[in-house]
Amino acid sequence: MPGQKILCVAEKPAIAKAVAQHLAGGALTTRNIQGNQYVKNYQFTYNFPAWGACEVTMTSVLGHLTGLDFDQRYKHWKSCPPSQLFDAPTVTTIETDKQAIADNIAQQARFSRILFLWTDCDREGEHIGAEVRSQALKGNPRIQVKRAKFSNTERNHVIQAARNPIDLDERQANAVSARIELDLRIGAAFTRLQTLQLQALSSKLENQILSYGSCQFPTLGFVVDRYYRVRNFKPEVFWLIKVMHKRDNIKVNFNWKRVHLFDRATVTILFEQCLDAKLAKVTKVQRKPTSKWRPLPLTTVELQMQGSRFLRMNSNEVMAVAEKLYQKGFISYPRTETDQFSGDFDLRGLLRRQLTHPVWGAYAQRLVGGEFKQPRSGRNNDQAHPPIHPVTMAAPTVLDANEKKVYEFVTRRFLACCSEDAKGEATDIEIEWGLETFHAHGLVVLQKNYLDVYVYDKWESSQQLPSFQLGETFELTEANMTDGKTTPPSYLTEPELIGLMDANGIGTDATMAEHIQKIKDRHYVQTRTKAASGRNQVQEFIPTVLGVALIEGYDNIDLDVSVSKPFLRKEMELKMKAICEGRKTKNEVVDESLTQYREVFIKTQRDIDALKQSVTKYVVNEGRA
DNA sequence: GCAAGGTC
Repeated sequence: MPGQKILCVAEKPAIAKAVAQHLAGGALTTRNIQGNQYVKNYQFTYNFPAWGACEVTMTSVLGHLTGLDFDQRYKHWKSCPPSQLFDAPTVTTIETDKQAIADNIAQQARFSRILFLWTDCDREGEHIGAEVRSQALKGNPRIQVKRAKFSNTERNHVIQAARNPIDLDERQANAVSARIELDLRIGAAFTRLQTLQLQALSSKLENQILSYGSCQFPTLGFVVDRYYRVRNFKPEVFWLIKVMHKRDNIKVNFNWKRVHLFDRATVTILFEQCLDAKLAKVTKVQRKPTSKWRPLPLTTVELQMQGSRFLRMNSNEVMAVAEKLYQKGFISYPRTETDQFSGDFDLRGLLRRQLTHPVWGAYAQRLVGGEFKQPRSGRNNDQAHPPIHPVTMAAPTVLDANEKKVYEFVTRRFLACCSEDAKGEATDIEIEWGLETFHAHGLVVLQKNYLDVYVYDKWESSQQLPSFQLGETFELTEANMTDGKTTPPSYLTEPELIGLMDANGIGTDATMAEHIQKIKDRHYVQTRTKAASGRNQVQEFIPTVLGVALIEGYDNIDLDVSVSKPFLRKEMELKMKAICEGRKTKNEVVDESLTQYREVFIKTQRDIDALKQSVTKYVVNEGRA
């Protein structure tokens, strides 16, 4: 008979269920808990090598259990000068809607000897693990705590993790609590300062919260930055040499190796030298196989970028729909940074589930029938989730219009990952005319392979090039010197914005779309549909007069680092890393960062007139940006 | 009434 009791806690119900099913091997009891419809307790017995036969309760939380806020005395906006929020006492409380879950943990812990944590193996997961631990300790101060190391919920992997418990990583948990404290203090202090000072300027701002956040401001900064580049753009005239040769009734345009130059006299001289030479000579003829690589396994950032580019939805909508598809069990967990499938992942099994799909079933059949290729591996692995993939086949009739689009994208992407690269033949011809070099490039697509299913990528054969012999000379059919103008950049599109956020570490895969939504809700930016390019309908971002005013106002304050640029956030990221690697403590990081931001805050307060002037200029007088 | 991060 099993002797000891063990309490297992996952970060979310889906993980608890999957792990319980694998460990229980069929014999498990499911119980609802009081007060929460999502969290369940699974009970079964399991023989852990470390602890012997145990009576197991497997349950979960729903992400973070607690939240940090200011002490009651500082909660009202006018209770203190905003600067005091850098030092004001804070309290960690169970979030109101999580009380039932917390009670369940404490209660289950009472009779358990061991708490075995199954939170995600990432920084936030480590912190959530620590939150669960302190809750369990309330129920049983003597409970022993371990955690499982796992990166997916495949059966063998889960069993391995159950056999090899490790310790919670305190450093990672501390790094997260540093982030939580800094975001709260800095965000609240600047938000109250801005809102209280600027609202008074105009009745138009009466009900506007003018928030500041370490992610939302850099996000706004990217939009404003591009806006300035569009607005300040001055077209420049350039000159170039264009040559064409007609052979076998095919007009071949050769491109100048220098592309174009901004000095007319120089181009004139070079062109005259060419004309003197009369004949052009073929200096390179190369035909070689080429390929277009199949895409990498799908991450969240990529889903948001490609979704906002191809699906006529914005990233926030794409994520909301992906979440729904996940909850219905059609696709895997939609928040992942991993772009590699582990070696033991049952890809063929997943492909077989698509065989009966009316649209791409036949393509899946091709893969299962022998064309299957192991997906490429990207560089990222969050050690918590596999790439996004379809889990079961969803017939088009059971999905609404947006669900259909997102499910189709996820599935086509998955099929493409398991396909062969597209194959083609590239031809490069280089000629010399006088002292100048020109080249022509041709492509023949030979096998479309993954392109047959991944309709979002375009790779098409160019015009067939006639044959040229190395060393032959010939007279060009046409040669001109011509001019052109540089074209302005366009406003930032949603996929570009997400790309910038990702590259600069602004937000996480799960929150990027929220930050974008936030700066829209705050009326800092507006979006409009970019003039249609093909069948796509991508959104472009234009800052409002308020958004420009805020960024300009801060730029006019003499700060060492700009609050609208990603540096400060990047620095925070590096400091968190330092905590994880044991080079700094949580307190050191919090103190350092608060000192730094306090200084920015004091200067902002001192030069608040610069901010007020800017906002007045743009918003109150309705001056056009 | 503030942040950003989990997840439903």
